Amino acid sequence: MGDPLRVLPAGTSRPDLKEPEPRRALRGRAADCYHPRPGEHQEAGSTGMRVKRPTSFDIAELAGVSQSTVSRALRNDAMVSEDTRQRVAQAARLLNYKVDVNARNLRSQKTNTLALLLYEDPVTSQSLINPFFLSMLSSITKASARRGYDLLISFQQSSDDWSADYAASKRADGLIFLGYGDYLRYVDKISRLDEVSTAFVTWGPVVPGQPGHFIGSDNVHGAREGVRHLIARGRRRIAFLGDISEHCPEFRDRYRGYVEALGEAGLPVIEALYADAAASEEVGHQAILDLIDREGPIDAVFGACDLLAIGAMNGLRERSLRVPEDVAVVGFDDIVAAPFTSPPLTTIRQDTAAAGELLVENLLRLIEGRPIETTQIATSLVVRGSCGGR
Amino acid sequence: MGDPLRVLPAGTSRPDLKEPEPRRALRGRAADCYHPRPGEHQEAGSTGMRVKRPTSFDIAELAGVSQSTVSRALRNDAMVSEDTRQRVAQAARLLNYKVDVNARNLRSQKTNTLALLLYEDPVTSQSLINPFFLSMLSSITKASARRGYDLLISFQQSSDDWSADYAASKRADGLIFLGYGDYLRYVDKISRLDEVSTAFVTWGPVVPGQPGHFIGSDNVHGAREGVRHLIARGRRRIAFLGDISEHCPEFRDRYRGYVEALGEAGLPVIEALYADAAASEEVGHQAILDLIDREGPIDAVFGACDLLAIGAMNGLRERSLRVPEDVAVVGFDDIVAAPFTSPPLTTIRQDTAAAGELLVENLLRLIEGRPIETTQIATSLVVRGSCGGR
DNA sequence: CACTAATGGTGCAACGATGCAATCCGACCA
DNA sequence: TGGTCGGATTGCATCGTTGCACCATTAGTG
Repeated sequence: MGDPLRVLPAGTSRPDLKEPEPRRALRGRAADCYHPRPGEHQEAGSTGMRVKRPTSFDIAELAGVSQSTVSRALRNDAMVSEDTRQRVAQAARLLNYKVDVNARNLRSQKTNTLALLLYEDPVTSQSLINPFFLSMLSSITKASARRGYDLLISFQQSSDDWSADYAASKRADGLIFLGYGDYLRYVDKISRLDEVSTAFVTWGPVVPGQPGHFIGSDNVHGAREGVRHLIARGRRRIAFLGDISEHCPEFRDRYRGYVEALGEAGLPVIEALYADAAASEEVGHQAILDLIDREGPIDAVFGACDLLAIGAMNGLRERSLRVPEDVAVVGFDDIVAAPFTSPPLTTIRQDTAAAGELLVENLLRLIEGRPIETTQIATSLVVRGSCGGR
Repeated sequence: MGDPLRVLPAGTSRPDLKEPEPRRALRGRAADCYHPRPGEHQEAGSTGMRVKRPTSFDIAELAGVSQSTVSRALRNDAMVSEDTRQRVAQAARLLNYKVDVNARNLRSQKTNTLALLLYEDPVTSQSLINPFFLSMLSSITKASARRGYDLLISFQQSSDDWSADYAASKRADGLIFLGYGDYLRYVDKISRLDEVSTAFVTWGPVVPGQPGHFIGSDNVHGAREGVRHLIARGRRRIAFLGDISEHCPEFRDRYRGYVEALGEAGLPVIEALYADAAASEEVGHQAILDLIDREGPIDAVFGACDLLAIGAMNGLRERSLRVPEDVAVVGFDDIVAAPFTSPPLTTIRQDTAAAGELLVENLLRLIEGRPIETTQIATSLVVRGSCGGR
């Protein structure tokens, strides 16, 4: 292999020999890039003949540099002169070159992808009925896009068990868990995840004694503020709608806020004014009917989420109770529809944009080994018509 | 580095050296699988020391077969004896082996991933305000999961231009376009896509003269049925709410259905009863107020989507008009909230489950080069309270 | 003027699977 | 007994990048 070099006379001819196909020896295929290779299957898919995609070799050849340099130039690595970078960029544009992410991922052991795992409500088997999650989904998508990460989305059926596989098979660099529903099973999976030492974050309140990084709104504070507002407007018999079982720790925290606000004001917590209710309009509707029929008049409702509050408003209307004159209503979330109910819904707003941002930010911190700083999102009271003015 | 070999006497010791680790020569790393390699960075991420993942080599060694056989066994390829398959499966389980999808994708030139591209409303810069799309998203996710495909999701900002890159960089095998909004720009992108010969499907009515595979509901038929229903209930002055510009060909088709139904019944199409309205509750609300104030009494509203119909109902209530006694209302979509409005909304149901299924099915057909058969989803009238009973 | 240092670039070996040609091994048949 | 047939398996090249060790050139320094 060293032979030709040794045989040649010292001077002129060496550069000549190399000139015509300097890089061919490397892999012996740089040249046949624009027409399909002879032996290969020339057509694939429905579209008939498909031209071979250019690789970094082709760019290298066209730009007159080595393939490694192409790689570094396109990734804006250091150690490439501006001139070369330009030439490479232009060659890439010319051939319409796009890196093969699979090759890149394989080599770099990084996917630049996050996986969003959405838990499905085991009862309704509907996921994301709650528009709140839609907001979250949207903001998470944007947050990860902004950081140059792709987002894989997966609705987890409660039966399957492959949440960890996304990371294990190197499909994603990190995982985001999102969803109400079967919280316990979900926590169970998370703990298994931890064994695999996979980066992940979870939307929801901290579950004590569980591993993992929880990020959520300040539910206690938010609910307290909402109930305070009702009390300040003179309401005394305030119903609470929402499932506060262990399945739904967020609602549980909101109930704590409700209790605290009552306590502050020296009002009793009347057990009977609590109604267990899963997060849906329908359930809220029914729950408030039952509660009224059972317990008699109330003058306010605090819904653990907007859907429940909206359902309650519909139920109240059915009993010819006026909102807010007879019964004031406050919700939680500030879903997109909240301003458009009639009357418009007063609610505790969760800042989904900030939440998505923080989930992604913290996940990336975990991935990169940087420390996490914030884990809580502030809520804010949004006063509209349903709570009895201003 | 070669030194030790050269120093050895010729005879006995060399074969000895080779025997104990027959596969080591192949890549020289099968053995050091369970502890991190000496020179390598032993910790990554926040979790500290990370153990090297097992590869198919390790499985091969443990199962006593070749690496190729492992691959075939795990993919349930033919030509593997049941016995070997078992051994391999067990070895894989034992080492907690997971294929590296990047390696697989690179080699097989297939990603087993679909990309869902959602268009963002350029006006509100909110995506997916409409719960209808949420339903679609959910069903698409499920449909692709059912077929073993992952789903990459991306909200396309109207400014960027990289829709095609998902396929071009081999991130996804096919593309699904979904979204209202900037339909024209979107079609423009699609045509560019076609040049790249990428498999893709689009949710929406066929745009004549445009390439691509459009899949959608039978909007004309659905709307016609809805309006017929109103006419059959004695309504005559029926308003139409919805933007029928070229941006929104779906609404345009629904308007056609509206016109046809009126025509069938010998009723005039009163231009003034049409109100241009983008798909949102707020807009529907305002539009109906304007229309009533301008044109006087009407006895029915056909909303081009449920959000518009719901907005209209709220507006009517504001003017103290009763639904359905004074004004009957029919929507289009059957979003999750439709049964819970008051009164419950009569609407034309789009079968999102079937739609998601068909989008994915047809996309896979394109990818695999099989012919497409169906492209339309049937709609159905769902009668509830808002249209004046049964 | 030999000497580092810094800069820009090259060449090769991974990364971890899959596809294909080659081989091996009974069994079956003449 | 030799031939051949087909199922099961092996070996190796390959996919298109990136990381790393190394080289060449120029500038700066004692």
